[in-house]
Amino acid sequence: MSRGVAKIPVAPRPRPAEPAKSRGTAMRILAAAELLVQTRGFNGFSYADIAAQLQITTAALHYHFATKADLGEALIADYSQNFSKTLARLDADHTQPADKLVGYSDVYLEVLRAERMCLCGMLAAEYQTLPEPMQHAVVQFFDANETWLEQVLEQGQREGTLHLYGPARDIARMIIGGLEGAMMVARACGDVRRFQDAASRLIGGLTVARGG
Amino acid sequence: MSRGVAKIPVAPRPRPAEPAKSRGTAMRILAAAELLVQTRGFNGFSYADIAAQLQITTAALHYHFATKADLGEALIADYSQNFSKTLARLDADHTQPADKLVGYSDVYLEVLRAERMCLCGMLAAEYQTLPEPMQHAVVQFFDANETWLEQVLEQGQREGTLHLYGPARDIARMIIGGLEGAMMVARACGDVRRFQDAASRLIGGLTVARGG
DNA sequence: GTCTATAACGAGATAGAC
DNA sequence: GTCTATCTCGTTATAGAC
Repeated sequence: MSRGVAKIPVAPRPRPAEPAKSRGTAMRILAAAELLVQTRGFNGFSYADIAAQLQITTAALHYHFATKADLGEALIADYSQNFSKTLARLDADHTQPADKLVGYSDVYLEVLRAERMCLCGMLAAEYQTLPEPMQHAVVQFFDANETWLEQVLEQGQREGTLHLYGPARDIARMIIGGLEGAMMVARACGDVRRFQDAASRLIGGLTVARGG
Repeated sequence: MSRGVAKIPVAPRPRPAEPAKSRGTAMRILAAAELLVQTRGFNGFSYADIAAQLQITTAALHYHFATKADLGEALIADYSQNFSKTLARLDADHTQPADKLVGYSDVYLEVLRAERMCLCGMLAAEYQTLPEPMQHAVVQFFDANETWLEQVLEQGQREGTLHLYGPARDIARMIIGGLEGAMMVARACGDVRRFQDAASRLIGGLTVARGG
């Protein structure tokens, strides 16, 4: 980073500093739509909902995302990217696989506490009604999660800090499905504990020393 | 029950034998709608879809189920009733709690193999967009499942055939969420094994003698 | 109990002005 | 980039004939 001198206007760039308004609007749209999908599902909201919240017209929305399918693709891309960053941060913050797993589970817990579902969990339920590019991106999300979990689990097995009572891949699949499903049920029942109980069994059953 | 004599026509009843056609149509509507919810979700189909499949008009649908919300309520009632019967049959068919659990998991597996999701699992995802009576009925479904599982798990613990590494209620919650979520992910990934792997870890981890 | 016809509305999307 | 205006279509629902 440059030093603490006052910002000096740089020479005109090929791509001028992106018109703050435009790029900002696209991001605001994404944020609003993300919330809507995470709470109501992709089939549970319309451009009008976003427009109302952002105080713009639906025509403006179509300027940024020509079709709802395009918006959907952008949403998954954004969400997946953020999730990847989160996984990387978990790797950086924790050395113990058991801690990584708890951190992973806590990510879901925080989403639930924010009264949201996992974006891709919602889309998985609506899978058959989604345009093909969105379907594909949803599967990629789950694959990435499975791969990450598998590596964490195998690390714990190698180091003897996790007791895997089956193949790492199977347990990874159990954890993903378990957290996704428990979130859905917990929200419906209006009871966050329902998620926490399931999650602690899912993860705690793997730790060597304690019962979770 | 009366003995094996040929049925004798009883005196005219207040409610005459329900007009076969009518009742038959209502049932066909329920069956068609059930499939649609289990594959596309409650927000993923319209009366026109059912009408086309049953070769009747949407007006006829409204005769049997005045509003879509009414249809939705009837769907959950029907589904929950069938599920209860299934649980009762599992109790009747198996004495070993471990076998009941495998049977329970197999129910979900068969639904998935039929290329469907759990009706209430789908509705849980769409929860926030559902009319209140449907929301209430969905929660009841999960409560009933949790109660049944809890009893099975406690039975196994008493008899020493199941090893519960935590409170029965927590494990029941893990199993329900786990099966529901794994189903969703497995369908999206087009890979039934994904469900089977998760389910076998979910259930197999509890059996005392074998690893599942 | 099912039909035709239609009301009433909301959805996604586009054209063209500013 | 955002607007107004508009189009087209799908959706739930009703009225009234048969």
